[in-house]
Amino acid sequence: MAKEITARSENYSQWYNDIVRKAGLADNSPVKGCMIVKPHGFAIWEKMKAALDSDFKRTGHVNAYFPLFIPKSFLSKEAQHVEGFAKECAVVTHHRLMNDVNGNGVVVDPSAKLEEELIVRPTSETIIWDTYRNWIQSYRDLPLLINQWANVVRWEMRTRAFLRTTEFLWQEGHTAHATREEAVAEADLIHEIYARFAEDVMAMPVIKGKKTANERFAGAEETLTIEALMQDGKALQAGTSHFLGQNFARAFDVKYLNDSNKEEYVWATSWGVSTRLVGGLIMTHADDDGLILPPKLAPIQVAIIPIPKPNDEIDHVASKIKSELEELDISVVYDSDAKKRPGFKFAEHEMKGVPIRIGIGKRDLEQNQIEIARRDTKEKKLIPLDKGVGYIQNLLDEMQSDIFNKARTYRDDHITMADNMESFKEIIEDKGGFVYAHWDGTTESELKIKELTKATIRCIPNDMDSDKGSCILTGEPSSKRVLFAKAY
RNA sequence: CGGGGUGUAGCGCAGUCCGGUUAGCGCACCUGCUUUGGGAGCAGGGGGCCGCAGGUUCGAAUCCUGCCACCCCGACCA
Repeated sequence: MAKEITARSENYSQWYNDIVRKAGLADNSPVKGCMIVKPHGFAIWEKMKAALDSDFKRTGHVNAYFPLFIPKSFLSKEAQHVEGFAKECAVVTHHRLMNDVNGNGVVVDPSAKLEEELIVRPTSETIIWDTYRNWIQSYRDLPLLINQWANVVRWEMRTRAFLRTTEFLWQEGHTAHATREEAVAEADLIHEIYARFAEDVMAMPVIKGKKTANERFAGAEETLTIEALMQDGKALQAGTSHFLGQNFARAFDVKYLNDSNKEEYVWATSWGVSTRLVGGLIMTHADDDGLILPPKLAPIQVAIIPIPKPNDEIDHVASKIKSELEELDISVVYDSDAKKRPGFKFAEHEMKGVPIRIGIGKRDLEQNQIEIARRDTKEKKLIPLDKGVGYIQNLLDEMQSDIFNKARTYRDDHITMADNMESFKEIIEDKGGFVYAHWDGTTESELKIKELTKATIRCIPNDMDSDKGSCILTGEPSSKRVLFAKAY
């Protein structure tokens, strides 16, 4: 089984689904578009959560939890917000079932209709700002820096495991500040945390920038984004941080008294990353043999495999290595299942993306050595027994940066400049990837380019030098290139 | 909602055009023996409302009618 993972050139989406299934990350759920996250997939998400959560806490944020259900009327309080989400909301209309009088099983009890329908949260700004009204009275209550780990539901038309599921897990931060400057700084801070997390932990290179007005979060004044490039040449929006201005404070009437006893609206941010990152991880690193996990996110970093099967001597050596590695906070599994053959275990751990495999066999032990194989390059080395632990410790660090560098090289090789519509179109269609091009700054041009090429403006990059040119569509002057790509 | 496609065992599929014993293959599963340094071999075994409902026929997975479901490509989107 499992040998038939298809080449990704043929059909990327099929290849992706194969990896998800064969690496044991997720299953389809009986409800279309939802996803059953399997233990391995969830363990990766938990590693992500732990890393992000410690960053949030380090920067003064605390966790809380707000309700899954939002009264329908809340959604309509911020005009742009409702427009952005209304089309994809699950709505609860009743609270009771009953047996059908005609014996057709269970039906909705019409007498249990809710007076006001409830929305299953697509995001929590509304219910949180409704709450903040009561929590915030004075400048002494600010800043309020709250995050929640939660599930949300967006009834998308087309779904894809991890990348776009009907229900997904995420964290959403919602902060309130006394001044515009403070809120802007908060949005920047989180933007930076996301970018560092993506690059240092996920080994996924990203481009930081601002969204255009058209791509901005519903209700935001500014949306900051990190954009990653997947192996099929499409971009993935990996995390966004929004400066909300005073929009939600006004909509939910959240005011505070400043230190001169004057009433003012508070300034807000919101920000989130989701299980979509697991999809990004797959599409950044996986190869035809399965998942490749950066060591920092691998639930199991080292798998020890007895060859051909466990015996007293191998058990002894394995458990010694295991405990030495565990003392260094390296997670290890000794795969001592005697019913499976070594070749099967090799393939299985490779599919799951375990970074390092140790093979221990009689032949090795006679020469006082072990075989150490790395998942990313498939390279195998025989290492003296007493050097194994140190070697592995170094190798994990080396792999973390090698995996990042490989992804970055791929990304950089797929960044192209385009100076006119013709070459822009050609690059987007043939080569894919990121394309830097001039744009006149209008939503009309942005939409027209999308219509013509399917490419969207991923962001207005932060670290792009000004470079005078003219819009590839209209020829109007432009002072800076923006980042285009086809996107997930 | 438009355009294409597919429904046969847990998964992947053949068989359907041209109707004919008991519906087949690979993987997975169970039992036994032999194996074990890259997804073991052999033997035996279990598992099917052939998507659903009608119809044609001596006989339907196969032909006809209707329905349903799912997948892919668009519109939508983290």
